[in-house]
Amino acid sequence: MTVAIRQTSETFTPRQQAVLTAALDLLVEAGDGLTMTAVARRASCSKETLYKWFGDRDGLLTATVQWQAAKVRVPLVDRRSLDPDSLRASIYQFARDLLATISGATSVALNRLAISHATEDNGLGAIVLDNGRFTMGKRLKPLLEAGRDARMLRFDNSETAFRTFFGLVLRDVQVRLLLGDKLALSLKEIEADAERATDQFLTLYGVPANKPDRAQR
Amino acid sequence: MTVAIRQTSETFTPRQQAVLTAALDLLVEAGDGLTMTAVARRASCSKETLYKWFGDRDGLLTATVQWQAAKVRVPLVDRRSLDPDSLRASIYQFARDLLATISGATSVALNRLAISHATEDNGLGAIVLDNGRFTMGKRLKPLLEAGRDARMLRFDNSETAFRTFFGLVLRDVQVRLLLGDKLALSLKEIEADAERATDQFLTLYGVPANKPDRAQR
DNA sequence: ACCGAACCGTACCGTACGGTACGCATCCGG
DNA sequence: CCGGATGCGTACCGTACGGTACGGTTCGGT
Repeated sequence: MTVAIRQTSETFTPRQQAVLTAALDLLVEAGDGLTMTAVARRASCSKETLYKWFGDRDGLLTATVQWQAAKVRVPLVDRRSLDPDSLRASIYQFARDLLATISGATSVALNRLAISHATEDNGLGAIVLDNGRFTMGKRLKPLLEAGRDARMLRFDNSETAFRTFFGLVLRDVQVRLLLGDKLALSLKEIEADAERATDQFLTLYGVPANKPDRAQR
Repeated sequence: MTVAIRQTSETFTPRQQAVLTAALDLLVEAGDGLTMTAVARRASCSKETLYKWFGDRDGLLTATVQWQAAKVRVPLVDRRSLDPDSLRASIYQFARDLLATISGATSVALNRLAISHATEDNGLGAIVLDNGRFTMGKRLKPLLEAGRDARMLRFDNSETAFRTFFGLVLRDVQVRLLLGDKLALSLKEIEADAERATDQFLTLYGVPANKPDRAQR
């Protein structure tokens, strides 16, 4: 009965990572069917080991979520060489990656899990929020602010601007997927959506450049 | 998205509605604590009655969701007298009601429930989607199309336009609430958000009127 | 060669909860 | 006044699953 819940950037042994991978796979395949016995069998380990390593079921879930969250690659943007085209390209790329990530099976499964276990308090929801939504915001904001400094974007509050960006990119996609709607976005559709969202965002927040017509419907 | 939903607009006796109310209250207070025994106790009825009326647990949940969904008042808009101001007012009102509904405790609890029980297939997610997201779309589209016919809006596809509207209004609010983020939108904030979303939507889809400057940040 | 740690597999326990059975009270038509 | 129906309360059953215990095996260190 060790009470050792360490939160920050936990480092897992390869074997432990294999277990977490098994848990994650199981979670994606059958969300609610994630039972300790199932994980143990899938990972070819004993339940006792699971409890030894992760404390209890919640610890295992937390570790799984944290571990996966750490793997999410949020696009870093370098803010040198910032001209209107590169700004647009960076925003577009960010939108594309964001949409691809969120619409992925792993993200959906993870968010379902966190939402299921969200009766106020609770760490899972907070972890997912921190590593998903809020990390995204932290990553994009510097770009937005660089764009503002360069007089290519106009907004008062980068947080607000990001939230609008978030809405323009994801729209109803995330909640529909969470609710079981089969959407199956192809890469083409994702790219088209990202393009549209980028255009719309620049229409709302961009400073009209020399070439005036960027109006987008 | 459809697949006919059985028992449309089922009619419940007052006693049954009382039971459903109890179930809903219980769901809002303690989402995962919704047990048949708890519902029976809260509603002062016997479990046997629950099973007799609703078949099984899933039937009770389905009935609860359907019943609540039927109560959602989606703003109807009358499309006579459509001038730019009334169009804006109608859109604004719709945005306000949408945001208020979605950010309400009942909606959050219901969506959590449906998402929890969403391993593909499953009726709950479909019911919530149909009565939430899709009904909203069906209600707003006529207004949008009326606006287009009156040359005050411009878009190719009303579905796409609505999805953007949806994103602009809700942004990250719904998913944050679902994940347990305490957001507690005040009426003031809701109205301000609805205003902002309306402005942004009209910036993107509105036909520039005589007074040209509607730019909004 | 030996020892202990780590860990696998499996059997086991306790509990929570979905679902069922039954006894009793109330109400209503004849 | 009576018999059936409806429904409340409670006790009960079966199962699934979280958590624990234990014997057997592998392996690294000495």
